Amino acid sequence: MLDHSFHSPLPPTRLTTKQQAVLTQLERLQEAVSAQRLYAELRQHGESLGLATVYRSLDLLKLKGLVQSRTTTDGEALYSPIQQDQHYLTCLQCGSSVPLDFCPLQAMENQLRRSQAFTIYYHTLEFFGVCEPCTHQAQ
Amino acid sequence: MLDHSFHSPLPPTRLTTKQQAVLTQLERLQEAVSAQRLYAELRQHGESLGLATVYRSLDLLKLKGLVQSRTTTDGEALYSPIQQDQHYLTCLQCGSSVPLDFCPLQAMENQLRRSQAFTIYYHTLEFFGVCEPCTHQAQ
DNA sequence: TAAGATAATGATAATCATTCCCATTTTAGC
DNA sequence: GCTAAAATGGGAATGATTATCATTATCTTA
Ligand SMILES: [Mn+2]
Ligand SMILES: [Mn+2]
Ligand SMILES: [Zn+2]
Ligand SMILES: [Zn+2]
Repeated sequence: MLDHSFHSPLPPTRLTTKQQAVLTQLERLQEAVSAQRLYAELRQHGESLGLATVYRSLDLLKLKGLVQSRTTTDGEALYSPIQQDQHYLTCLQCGSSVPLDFCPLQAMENQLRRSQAFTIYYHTLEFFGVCEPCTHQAQ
Repeated sequence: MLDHSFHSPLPPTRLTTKQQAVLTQLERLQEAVSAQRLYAELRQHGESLGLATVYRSLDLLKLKGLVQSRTTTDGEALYSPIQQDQHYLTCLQCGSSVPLDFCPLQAMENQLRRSQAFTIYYHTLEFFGVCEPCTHQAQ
């Protein structure tokens, strides 16, 4: 994984309690989760905070280079700690996502990083098509 | 560009007039556009069809391997003919997207195609970070 | 070609993730 | 402690997308 700390556009102010709670819960979970689910989990863990704060915290954490997100086919954003360099094969028919066990961009990102006047935090990469089961079923 | 015709999961039935109109309008435009905008354009061009049909046609065209989509940071899907192998650098602060002039995956997709029991139609690849202007402005 | 079956369409309502608003609370600088 | 700025919560508003269902076009087959 790459070090993102050097190009953070926001001053390295300390996270608030709520913001830290959001980040910690996100790190606790293994998979990428929606803001809604994160909110539910936090409440269950006794944390007292509003849904708007979860969204605000996630946005801020993204700008700090600590969190990344991708969007599912039904328009829901899934968040994860930026360490996870994880990609998927997503079926256009049933919507299921199969995780890839490698990132085809590992080497290339650095090259791109140097060639553009743009500070890169993370990338999303996703392959779309039809999964094995969907290929065999009619319609 | 790759040939996708051989693995279409839907029978190669002829497109309806409306479906063809959606595809044609999409090919006419140079950039990726939202379903809403496509609907507006079609109406302006005298085409008579409903918004729901635009969404339905786009879904079907994706399953036929003729259309692809990516999702913007504010949750809107942008559609384009599948020929366009185009990627972006997207700013987390201002949301602007700078197009890349190459695809870092050209060679790799074929390899992946062979290694997985999954029929790949297209991929999305996007780099997120902060653009030059946003880096220099406070907050 | 006509009748019935099937698929497509349009208008509108419903969904639902996300954002907006604003009053209240917390934090930071002094 | 005092004051200004930032953060927060809850509920309303937004807006893209989807669901519903009655109507219309297309296909099948006698
Ligand atoms: Mn990667
Ligand atoms: Mn590409
Ligand atoms: Zn599938
Ligand atoms: Zn920017």
